[in-house]
Amino acid sequence: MISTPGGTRNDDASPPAPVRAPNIRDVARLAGVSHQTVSRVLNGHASLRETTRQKVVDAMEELQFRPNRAARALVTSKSRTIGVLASNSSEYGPAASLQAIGTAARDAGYTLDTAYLETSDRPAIIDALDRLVGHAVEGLIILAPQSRSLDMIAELSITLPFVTVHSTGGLDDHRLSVDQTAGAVLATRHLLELGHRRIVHVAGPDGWVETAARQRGFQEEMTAWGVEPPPPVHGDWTAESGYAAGRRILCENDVTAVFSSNDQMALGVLHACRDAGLEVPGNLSVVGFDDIPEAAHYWPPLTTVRQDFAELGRRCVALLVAALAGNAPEHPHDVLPELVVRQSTEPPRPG
Amino acid sequence: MISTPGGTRNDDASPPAPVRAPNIRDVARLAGVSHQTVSRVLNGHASLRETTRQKVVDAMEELQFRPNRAARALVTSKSRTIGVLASNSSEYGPAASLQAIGTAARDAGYTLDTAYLETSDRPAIIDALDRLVGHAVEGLIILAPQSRSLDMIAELSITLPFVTVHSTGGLDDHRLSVDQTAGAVLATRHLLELGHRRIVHVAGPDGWVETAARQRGFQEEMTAWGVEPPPPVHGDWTAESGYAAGRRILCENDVTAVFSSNDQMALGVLHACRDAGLEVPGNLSVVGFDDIPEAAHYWPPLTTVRQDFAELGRRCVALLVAALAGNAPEHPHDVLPELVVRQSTEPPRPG
DNA sequence: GTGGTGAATGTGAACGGTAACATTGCGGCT
DNA sequence: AGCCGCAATGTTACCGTTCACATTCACCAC
Repeated sequence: MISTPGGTRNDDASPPAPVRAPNIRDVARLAGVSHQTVSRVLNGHASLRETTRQKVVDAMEELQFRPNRAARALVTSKSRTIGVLASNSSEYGPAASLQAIGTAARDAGYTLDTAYLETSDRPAIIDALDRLVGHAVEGLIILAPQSRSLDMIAELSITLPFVTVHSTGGLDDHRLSVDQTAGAVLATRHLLELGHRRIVHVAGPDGWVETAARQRGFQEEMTAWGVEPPPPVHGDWTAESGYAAGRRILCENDVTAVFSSNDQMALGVLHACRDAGLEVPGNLSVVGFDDIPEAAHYWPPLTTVRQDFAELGRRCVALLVAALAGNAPEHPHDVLPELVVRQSTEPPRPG
Repeated sequence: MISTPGGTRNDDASPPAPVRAPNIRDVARLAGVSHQTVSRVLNGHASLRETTRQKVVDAMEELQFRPNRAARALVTSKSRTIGVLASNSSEYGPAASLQAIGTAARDAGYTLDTAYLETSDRPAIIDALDRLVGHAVEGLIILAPQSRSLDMIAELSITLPFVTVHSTGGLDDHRLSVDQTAGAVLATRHLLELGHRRIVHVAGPDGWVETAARQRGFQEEMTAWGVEPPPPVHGDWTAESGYAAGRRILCENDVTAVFSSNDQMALGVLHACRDAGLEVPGNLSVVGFDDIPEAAHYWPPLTTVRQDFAELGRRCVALLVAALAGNAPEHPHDVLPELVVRQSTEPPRPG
């Protein structure tokens, strides 16, 4: 005896139903088509009768169907994910870039997988990169500006396309940035043009790409004007370290201007000046870097170099996405920094 | 004629080999076990002879095997991902929390999927939540402090476990925060104890949970001291808006103190004072909120209320992970804010 | 020895999509 | 009429992992 297919049906009193999310076959059944047709609708295939497409769309709507990313990722072996190696600072700049990257990535149909670097030592970087690779990201954006990160990428022989937000001014396909060196030149030239010669540079910590680039810009421009650049005083980007640097600098009483590698440290320098009873810009001119939103409200409002962090983030994504799509990466031109003159600089007092 | 199975072998000159990443069957073959045994090693199954385990581990090592997340997610229908709804501000607070969340999530074996809210209107929130749900996140952390976000969650009938970083002071299982109201009370009381009575509150924008909570704390404490609280002046968290608020406030010349809902706006108020030729704290006392790292270097160093953003982020993750593991969420106790007295406050001048 | 027990391991079938190839139907050309 | 070609759709296999269940084996009690 041959039983009819699908014998028992348990129409009523069915067991508690495991409530599975609908898949393309459920949609197909409801729409009266094959699951492949549903897949074609999903992927915008060309050869589809409009009536069919509509039936499928309606069925999707009715079932509240959502395609399963994991299944798609499994079969295509594409994660549609971009990995970001981020430094663990809560500074304005990185935060602004990160956010812009997140938004741009989303608009391009990518998801971000962000690894925050707790420390910037070797194992931490390796660990973070390893995790990102393990998550099968399709490309990398290096927001962590430690020069080491780049070395690690090379060392781990990571073959993924990647973009770094920071550059030394020399561009290659992988690097994109506000030209930090040019920005530093701008700031330094501004002070030189005002007549300052005894200028000290408060630099960021060693090992950061920005630190090196801005330092170089300072030194180059000083040298170009025939002024011997004094050794930089290093901080760690915080206002606190800028304050410490300021105290140290003010001991040498012939300094007339300071170029700080970021705005927060400049704020610390301003603070140190007040402690020492010095006026800015009367006794000392100060230039910052970044133009964070607060800089205009410091006392005095800070002359600084503006960076467009958001634009930078967006460009990174554009560059990487182009690379992922196999497009020849159009050689990115730098985002240009801009000097914003406020009230913390003026010509040095005679004498 | 029946050919022998696997006839042609193309030993040499084989086609370019699609270089597939090794999977558990490759590992199994090399280790001389079944793929299931490899899976068991991967998942730390108990019944495994140590020698077998070692063989498998060696094989994994040799092949540089990495388990495929998508395949695992597909079959387990667990993404091991936490969704974060973040506001699009580059402020210190959210950035610090976000980073702590990212680190804590990683330590707990979860990945973050962050949706940055470009605007805080309805469609944007719905869109962001929709995307996170579509990405099959297992739980949500709401870093976007708009009250609306919570309404949207309810409205979309999202059944995912979620935690919000912001609270109105009243705790439920979902909310965790520095007690903003208590912080505002602290700040207000400090001014009242110094003898101030004409105190204006510079509040954040409407629709933010923090705005409401801090405003309430201010009003409650003022009322408790028998002082009628004047209507708040609203800003948008930026120093610029604090500056505008300051100018407006200083028109009413009998105000002796300002409590600003965050440090950046307080900075703007300080700026407005200088423009008006007023001294802080001589003519006006100013209290901020957050204690961002720069606050100690403002002029004058700002009295403010400290929030531990990182701790907050960590707790969020702990709470959510516990919920995901099915553990009874231990009722979170609030992170307590702390008054940091610096030099921007003093008793009002007599008269 | 026979059967039971549990540890250690293997087998086959999912999971939800996409790719490759097969099939159908229809209009135009010869 | 017969055939071709293409648009529209269907069929089947496969991606890499886990799950449920089956099998093997050693050991022990009877």
